[in-house]
Amino acid sequence: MRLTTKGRYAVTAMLDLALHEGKGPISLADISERQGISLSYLEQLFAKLRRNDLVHSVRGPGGGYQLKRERGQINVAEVIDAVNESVDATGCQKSGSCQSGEICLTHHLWCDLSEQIHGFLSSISLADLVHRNEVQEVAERQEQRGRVHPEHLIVSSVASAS
Amino acid sequence: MRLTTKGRYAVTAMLDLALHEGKGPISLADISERQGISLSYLEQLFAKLRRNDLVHSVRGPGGGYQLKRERGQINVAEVIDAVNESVDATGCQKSGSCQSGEICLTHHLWCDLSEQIHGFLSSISLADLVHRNEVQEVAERQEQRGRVHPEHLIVSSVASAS
DNA sequence: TTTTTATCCCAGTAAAATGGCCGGATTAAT
DNA sequence: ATTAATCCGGCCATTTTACTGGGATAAAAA
Repeated sequence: MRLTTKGRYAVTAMLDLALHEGKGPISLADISERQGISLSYLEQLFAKLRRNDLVHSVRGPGGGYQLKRERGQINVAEVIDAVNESVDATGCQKSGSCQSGEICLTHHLWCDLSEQIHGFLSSISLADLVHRNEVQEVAERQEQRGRVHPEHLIVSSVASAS
Repeated sequence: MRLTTKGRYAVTAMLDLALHEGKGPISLADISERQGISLSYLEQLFAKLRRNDLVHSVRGPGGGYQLKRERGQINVAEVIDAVNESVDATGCQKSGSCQSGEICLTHHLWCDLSEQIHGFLSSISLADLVHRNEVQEVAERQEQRGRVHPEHLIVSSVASAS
């Protein structure tokens, strides 16, 4: 089992989509800027999210991504599963052939742990996260930064002037 | 957060020690054979386990390792922590500086998850595992294999004859 | 006292995963 | 036609994983 930046990025990006639901498609460039995730890495993640029917894409100008289901119907576990190949803690994918074909000493422990983690993460939907106070606060901070400091525009005009 | 073979091996090896408690020091060679883990890899893991005061070593012939505390006083979480640098699911070690010094959108989610996992794993002691039926069954199988098939002895005598 | 059995310790390493860059193709709105 | 976006493939540096090997040290047994 691994829960690294990959899964964390995926959930963060999906939550960003959930926060901006109803505003039409959201581009990866927007998510990249707000969440500080590289654009090309986002592309890879969203390829997997799309294959797993979690998002739906619109190409061309004004395009981007939208949640395929409403945000109450998407839970954190399936987002991580989509990019990570599952939150399984066993080494044998629960097959029980951990030690040269037979079951290892700690097999059941890892099965229990997997169930525990999956139970926890699948009980939390994107809608649940959206309604959290801390998430709302961080989201507002990110919105303001986007409006008040369009630095990249200034920088690019300066750059073209020099 | 990562739970890979490393942490699984460490817990399996510690459980092996717990199962053979009271029989004097257990050598890593024995554990290696019973649990199918490479000897030199076990050495590395036990160096960390020793540094974290989980085992105590006896050098020389007849030597090996023993649990430093009784098996009811050692839980799974600290074993994994000892070899793995913690079961923390956040990317910022809970410091809250996930996104260029500030808190990221999903910070609290990963904190909650970490707490969930740690709570679960720290509630399970080696003694709890020893008393499980499935563990007892696997342990018996491993004992029998050791007694009935000393293949390595036969093979080495054949090898020296050829 | 020599040999053997074990822990110690350090260095290296192949393979995989991570996190990302780049170039170009395709689609569609302006 | 241009532009803005998704798509798609390959490439790449770095880190981690899981393991090998060599040798030093300690202590029991010969």
